[in-house]
Amino acid sequence: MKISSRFTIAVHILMAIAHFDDQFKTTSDFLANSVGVNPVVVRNILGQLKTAGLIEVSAGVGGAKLKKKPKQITLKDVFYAVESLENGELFSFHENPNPYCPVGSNIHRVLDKRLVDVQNQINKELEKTNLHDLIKSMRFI
Amino acid sequence: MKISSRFTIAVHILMAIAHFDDQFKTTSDFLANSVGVNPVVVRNILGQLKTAGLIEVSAGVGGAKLKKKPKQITLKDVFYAVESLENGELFSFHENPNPYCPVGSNIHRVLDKRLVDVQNQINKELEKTNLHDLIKSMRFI
DNA sequence: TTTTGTTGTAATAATAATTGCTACAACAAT
DNA sequence: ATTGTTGTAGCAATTATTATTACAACAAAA
Repeated sequence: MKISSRFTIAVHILMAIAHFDDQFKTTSDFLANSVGVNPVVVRNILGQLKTAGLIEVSAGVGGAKLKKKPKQITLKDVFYAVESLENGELFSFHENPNPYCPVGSNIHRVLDKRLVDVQNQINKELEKTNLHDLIKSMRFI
Repeated sequence: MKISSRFTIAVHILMAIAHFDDQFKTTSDFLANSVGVNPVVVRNILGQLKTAGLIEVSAGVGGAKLKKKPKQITLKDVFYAVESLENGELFSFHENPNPYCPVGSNIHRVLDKRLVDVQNQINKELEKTNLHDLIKSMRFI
């Protein structure tokens, strides 16, 4: 199944905060208007980004600010902030392989390692890009 | 969201066909018993693997056989056979970024490339492992 | 030709995740 | 006190997952 758009929305939100923070108060309404989704969706994602320590949100007064420099925030940080994976594992595994079958008794040991390798590779690739890179490659016409 | 267990089930099925094919008729019931899921789930996945050209299934008579050598079937082949991704894209993208916002008008161009890079890296890693490798690392006690 | 075992597929159901939305209490500044 | 905002609960529509029953279509063997 596809990876939810919460990820790209979260990246968009962080870019918008980084870009507009000094000019505007980046409220959930303001961000929702930029992203094109409901303000409540933005507030929920802001909550996840806050939990992950990437931003701070001013309750009552409004607005969000980065808690780290754009260079210190990678796509990996964003991905795991919003993608709620139990145990952090990206792949689901069928739970009842037959232990009395030679394949069933081996499948977990044999396959788990490969899945971990794949996920490590994903992490490595996601870490290559940070918020600073993304903002730098924006074009203004 | 997590990647569905159809993937690991499909790998299990292919390993079981490769391992048992010369001894037993690998019917959906037989395979379902090894995997630990309902035979209909197996039949549906067999259908996807057949569509992808990885196996052939004998309607009526029963049983499945590999259409390629285990060395020619990689985890990437299996992944894309069973994971139904529209356009083959793993990441969802929010659909209505505001074109009148500097971030909204840039987000797609800036982020798409990175997501493609990540998916290419996943593909590369999945291609490293083939069915032959997996069967070779099975242990019989 | 009938029987048998199997595939392919439709249909249903339970569960869970996604996304959009309304509503409102809690909060902080003016 | 008023105002604007966050945080969160709750609801709804949609979609995917997984398990299951049921049965027509099929092919081989009796």
